[in-house]
Amino acid sequence: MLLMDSARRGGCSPVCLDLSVGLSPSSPGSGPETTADAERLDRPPAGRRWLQGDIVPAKTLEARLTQVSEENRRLTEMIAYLYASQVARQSSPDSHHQASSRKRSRDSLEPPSNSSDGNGNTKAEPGDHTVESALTDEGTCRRIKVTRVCTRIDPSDTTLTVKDGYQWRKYGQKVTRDNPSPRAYFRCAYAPSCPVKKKVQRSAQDSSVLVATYEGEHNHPSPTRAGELPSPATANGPVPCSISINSSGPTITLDLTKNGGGGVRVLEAAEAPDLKKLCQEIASPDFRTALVEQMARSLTKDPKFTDALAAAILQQLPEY
DNA sequence: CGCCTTTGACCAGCGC
DNA sequence: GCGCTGGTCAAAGGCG
Repeated sequence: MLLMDSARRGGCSPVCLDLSVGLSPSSPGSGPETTADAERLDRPPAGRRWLQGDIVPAKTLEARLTQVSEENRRLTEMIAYLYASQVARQSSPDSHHQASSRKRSRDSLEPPSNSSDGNGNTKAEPGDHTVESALTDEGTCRRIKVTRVCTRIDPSDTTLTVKDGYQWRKYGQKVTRDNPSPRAYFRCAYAPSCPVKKKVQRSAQDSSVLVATYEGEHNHPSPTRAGELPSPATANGPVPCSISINSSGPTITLDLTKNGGGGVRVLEAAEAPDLKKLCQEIASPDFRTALVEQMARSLTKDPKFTDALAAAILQQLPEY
């Protein structure tokens, strides 16, 4: 499912791709080679339909997974197209100005090396990765990494919290003009030594999507981050995977640890120099295998999963 | 008692 | 200059 973030604010429109279905370790040479093959394998034994209680042949499931993988490939190409369009828009002086004029203007009042709010919380971090550049009063270009991440949450969950492995301290909340949901402002709990800030707000279009905007980079390791993979005991929900695009390129964030409370921990945020490379990484066998293994662990923890899967497959079968 | 969240006030930039 | 808006501050209250 392709989920378009409504983040027209800031002139950046991240694209979120929920890869919770469709990625399969379908190795070349195994399984059906064509969609027609897949459709043949979808069919039940002659003269009868699959019933919900039937054990669906593995080849049928594999065929379906291969088919969905093909759909994912097409979606990936679509993202590449959208990203190219986004880059073209951002290269336009007007759009870029509109996207960051306010921030740039405010930042321009701050010294390039150290701008303190009184608590020293907003020190610039020299050498930060380029994402959003801010002109200083000296005409130099300060670079602040800005990453936007979309996360699916329970719509009934009113807490604007994104569990990403870091500890945050909330310092403000504001209702913005273009979104009825309030925006929450967080600072890294390691402030003032860590300059990272985070803004969290529900998507205006889809209240089940939480948009988190990170500004800056952590200068310390995550307290819960080191080599983490979710423990199977806590990963029992759907497996969201979001790709955010900023002005320096896309960032993929795998929220593989979504728990029942709707919170997530960011497993990894890897920057890619360009989307093609990113897509290649996503398509790599190692990535897919790890992802599928993780998904399988998560999904099979849900007792309703097999029932839901059988029902979904049954729904797709042609009527005779 | 200390830490954290909440929330109204305040500040600064921008457009008219 | 004034109003609107986003971002931040800081006092007050809650909680462990």
